[in-house]
Amino acid sequence: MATSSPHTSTTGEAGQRRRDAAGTRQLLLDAARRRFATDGYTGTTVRDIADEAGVNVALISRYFTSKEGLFEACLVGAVDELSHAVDPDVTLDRLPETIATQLAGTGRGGKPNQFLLLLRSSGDEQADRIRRNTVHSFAERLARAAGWHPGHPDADRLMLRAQIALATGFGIVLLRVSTGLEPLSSAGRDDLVGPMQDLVDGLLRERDAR
Amino acid sequence: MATSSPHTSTTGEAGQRRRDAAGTRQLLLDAARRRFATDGYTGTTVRDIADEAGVNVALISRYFTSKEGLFEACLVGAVDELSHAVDPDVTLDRLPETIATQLAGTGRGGKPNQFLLLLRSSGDEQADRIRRNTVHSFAERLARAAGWHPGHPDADRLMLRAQIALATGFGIVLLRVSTGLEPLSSAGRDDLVGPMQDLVDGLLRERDAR
DNA sequence: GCATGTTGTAAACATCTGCTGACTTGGCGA
DNA sequence: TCGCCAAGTCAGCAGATGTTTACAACATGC
Repeated sequence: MATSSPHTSTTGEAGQRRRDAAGTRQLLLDAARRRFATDGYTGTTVRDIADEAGVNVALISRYFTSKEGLFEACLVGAVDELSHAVDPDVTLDRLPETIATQLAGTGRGGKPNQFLLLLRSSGDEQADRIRRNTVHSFAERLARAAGWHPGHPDADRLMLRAQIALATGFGIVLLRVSTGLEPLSSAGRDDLVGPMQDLVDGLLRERDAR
Repeated sequence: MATSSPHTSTTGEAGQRRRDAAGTRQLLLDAARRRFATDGYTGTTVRDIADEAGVNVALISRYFTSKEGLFEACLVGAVDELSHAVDPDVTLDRLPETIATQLAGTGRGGKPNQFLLLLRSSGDEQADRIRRNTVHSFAERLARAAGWHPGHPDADRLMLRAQIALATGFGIVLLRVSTGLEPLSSAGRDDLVGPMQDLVDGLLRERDAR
């Protein structure tokens, strides 16, 4: 969120400039990220996005070349935000609360839905590469917290488990937005920390390897 | 595509009747389930489905009224199959292998992708209700295995954990088809059983509650 | 053989969708 | 004040998409 709460601009509001390229560009980005995350790429039309942003459709092509260009811009924006939101060198001890914190706020239209963008494919090759790389990078962070490193004797086993833990995160976000499953959908950070603690302990905590 | 499989009926094959309503209906159902699961509802066109089934587009409307009708038919079919595939009264001990078995075979186009149908929304109210109910039912099976029952003192806590376990399953399937993340995507039943064992133990095994 | 209902085909329809090009409007410096 | 250019609007095109309609091919009962 760049400014205070830049959404809902239909026409000239109080401190809003009426013609602001960077501003409307951001409006489009915000609306698109919400839409793409909830409805997927093909489920979202450029007119939907423009309407939600309160902006003319043609400006999408002007600022982002195409719908795919806009999607890719959304993706890199979300990736950037998410990357900064989670410590690349998390420890196993702090992992549960980190995951819980990221997942919370996903009641209906929270920011963490941006995680969903990583699961939404546009069919575009370049965007898909970004998606894949990002997911891979997150899995590696989890694995590293569990003691994984490139030459680890049990590297594959650890990485698999880290990816399963990551899958849990994605699954939770997805269930929350796709079905309104309770009590999962209403669970807040504090409700999630406990289960996540036990999940991390069971899945990633090192014991005598099997 | 589908060379080995029994589909691809274009004209009179060996034991294939040339005009078989029930047969082409099934061809459409199979093709649609594959497509809807992998590409989502809006990402799939009726012409895609018809082509993959080797059948004329108009027959979709004839046999299923509409695209949404076809989607709903796919959903009830998948729900029926999946419901029969997993024991409603699983024990906690057998849960890990059950989950692993269901998840395996999801390399690229396996049957378990049908799980994905439960996460694909068509926007149709009735279809969404089916999805929600089915997911809820599966969560309840997991919860029951963990000792949950309607009047349990810690009912919510247990149900939340069961739903998180279910989310893990969905997340794994999704990561496998959406990103080709390795080693998760190539992991077979035997690779998954171990992690699932530890996950179930950590997440659902009863201890002194908290 | 012929009439009849079923199965499959082809074309067209109305609408939606992404995108473009010509145009208008607003802000700003000279 | 005026001219200029960026920012925004509008209408429309070309193709895709879900659906319908009219028609042909086939199988079956008489």
